[in-house]
Amino acid sequence: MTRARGRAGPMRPFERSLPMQLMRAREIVMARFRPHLHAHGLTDQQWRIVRALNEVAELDMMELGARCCIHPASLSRILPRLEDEGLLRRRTSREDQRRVIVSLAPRGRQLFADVAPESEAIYAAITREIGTERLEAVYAVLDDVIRTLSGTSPQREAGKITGVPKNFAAKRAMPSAKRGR
Amino acid sequence: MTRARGRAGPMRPFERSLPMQLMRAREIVMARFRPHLHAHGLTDQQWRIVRALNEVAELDMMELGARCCIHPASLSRILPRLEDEGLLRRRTSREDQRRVIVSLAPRGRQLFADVAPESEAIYAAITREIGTERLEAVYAVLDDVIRTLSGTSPQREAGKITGVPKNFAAKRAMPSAKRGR
DNA sequence: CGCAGATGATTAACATGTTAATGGTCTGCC
DNA sequence: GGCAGACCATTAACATGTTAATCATCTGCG
Repeated sequence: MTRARGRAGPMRPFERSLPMQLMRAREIVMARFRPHLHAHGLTDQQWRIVRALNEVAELDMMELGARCCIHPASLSRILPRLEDEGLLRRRTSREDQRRVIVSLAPRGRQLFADVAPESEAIYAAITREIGTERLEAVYAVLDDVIRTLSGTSPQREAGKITGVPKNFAAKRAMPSAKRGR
Repeated sequence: MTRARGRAGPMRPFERSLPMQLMRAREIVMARFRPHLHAHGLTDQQWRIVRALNEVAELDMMELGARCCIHPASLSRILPRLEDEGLLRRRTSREDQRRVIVSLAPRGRQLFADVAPESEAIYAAITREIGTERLEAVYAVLDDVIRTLSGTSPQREAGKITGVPKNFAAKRAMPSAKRGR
């Protein structure tokens, strides 16, 4: 490598990129779960949805998207498929006809019951490797980052999940200069 | 919420999922950069590639993929476009005709020069908000996770990047039970 | 030398991420 | 009551993630 390490360069080296490190960490962790999920025909996202729904009776799409970090547009494609497979049910809210309420169907509960144990086992293995204390440190640090960067102003009103779907603030990237495509 | 907090439930609540927290953190951080990148017509990935290439004279695809955390298959689609736009050049390695060597074209260097300053400014703002010390703690913790979970055996030989592309270990998810699609 | 197996890039096929546009529904306000 | 603007879900269009298959090249070994 042609570049020294310290705080010298005009731009910190690529390796010291926070998004990159977060991505690497996530990929390495997910690598432990993916084979298991795929063995059950589930993508990461589908499992997040099943898992989120399993914790409650039902959820509207906005909440589901917020909890799973899945964009509404993506949900609109994923949910119909899962419904066709009999894993979940969708209905329109009576009070607000715009909203779609989603709930896990028996078959979805069963799938969760089938997948969860091994999933927990994998998580337990990861906990063993990293160590409970250090893992707690990881959560603390991540919560910290999330809390600090969530909206310049304090958000987090009652019940609101902080994670925020994809880019609820990034929006409006400007039609902009497309480098002449 | 119908579930208590402690270590009680049959499965830890969704919020305490390491991959989820890593994803949330990453999304929140990226949200700060995306508008800027999009204003220059760049996707996250394209910027990672430009940035990685700017640090060196040239790289073969494998290395580039490893450093940017982009799957070779994705690179095969992204690179031709960037080449068409005159941002980079590709050539076949003389020593090994299988390998493709990529390097930044003048126009790519210029793009980097245009984008980097504001990008660094955004990073500086994030550093201010989180605080230098806490940010160092974040890196330390993430490096720790990455190192610990990188292959059960210690990797990280000379020069090797640890991050590992997408799933270099997750592979072979079994053709498997597709839930009868 | 020559071949079998390993390796690197590409491509295809499908799933999701991302943005913008569309259409139905609701809400506040006149 | 009725309308304008906000809100939610869906869809389209494009970019990327992900896996498997394919093709070319290379390497080790007989």
